[in-house]
Amino acid sequence: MPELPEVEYAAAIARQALVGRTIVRARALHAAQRKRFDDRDSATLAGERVVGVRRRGKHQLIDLESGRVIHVHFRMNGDWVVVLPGASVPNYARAVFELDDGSSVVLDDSRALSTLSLHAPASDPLPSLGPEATSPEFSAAWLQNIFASRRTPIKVALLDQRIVAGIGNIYAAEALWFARIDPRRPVNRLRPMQLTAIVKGVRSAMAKAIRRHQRYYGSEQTDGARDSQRFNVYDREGAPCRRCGAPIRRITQAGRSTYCCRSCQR
DNA sequence: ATAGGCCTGGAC
DNA sequence: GTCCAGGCCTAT
Repeated sequence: MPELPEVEYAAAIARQALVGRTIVRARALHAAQRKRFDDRDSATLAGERVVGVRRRGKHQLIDLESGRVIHVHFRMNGDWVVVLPGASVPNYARAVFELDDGSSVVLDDSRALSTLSLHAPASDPLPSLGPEATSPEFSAAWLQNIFASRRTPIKVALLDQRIVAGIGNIYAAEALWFARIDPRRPVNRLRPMQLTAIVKGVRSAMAKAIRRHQRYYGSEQTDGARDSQRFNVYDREGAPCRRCGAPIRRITQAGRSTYCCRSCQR
């Protein structure tokens, strides 16, 4: 489940399981992951201790005692599963880190689009990324600066990780619903007050998702009633807008679905 | 700006 | 079967 809130939650799980532990054996299982993380990489990880797990946008960096770094990106479906001794491995295990306490941290990804790669000390495997969507640096002033010379639709801009890091297709749509902004609006035609509303909308969407993860932390139970309220527009085509009752529409932008209310998002 | 590719599963 | 999928890269 891979936008900022989900990756944050996953990274916390990985951090708890990995930090301070020594890797006994690592291996990528699926051809798609083995392309960038081959058996030579895996072999060098035996005996390495993990000293930290960081998240930046939707990326995760696993810091090793040697200074090397494992870079992980979940793409569409990746997630971590911690497998305790004797427990069964998930169906879609694509990579496994076996640890010195007998547990394993497994990259679980049905579509196998996730990537992981090993990097030398002092190298920076991250692409160019904008400020974190949850940080104060992500502000109306920042958006005004970079939007002045562009005319891409605002929804497409929010998905550009060089502009702001961590927003994906769901929360881009949710944020613009909160902000009451039409996702097709060219960014250079947004007024300062609207930029402020967009920043607030992004923060609302992120905060709501993070609260949801906190609520579910440690419990296998899911609250069906709350789950149905999880999104205001995403995947709700035809359903009534929770603000004005008009039907939620689905449109396509940059090859991806955008959900919005054409009545109260202007 | 748009389409296609990477992968596989689920909904219809 | 067909279409769609929470991401991102490359080619046209």
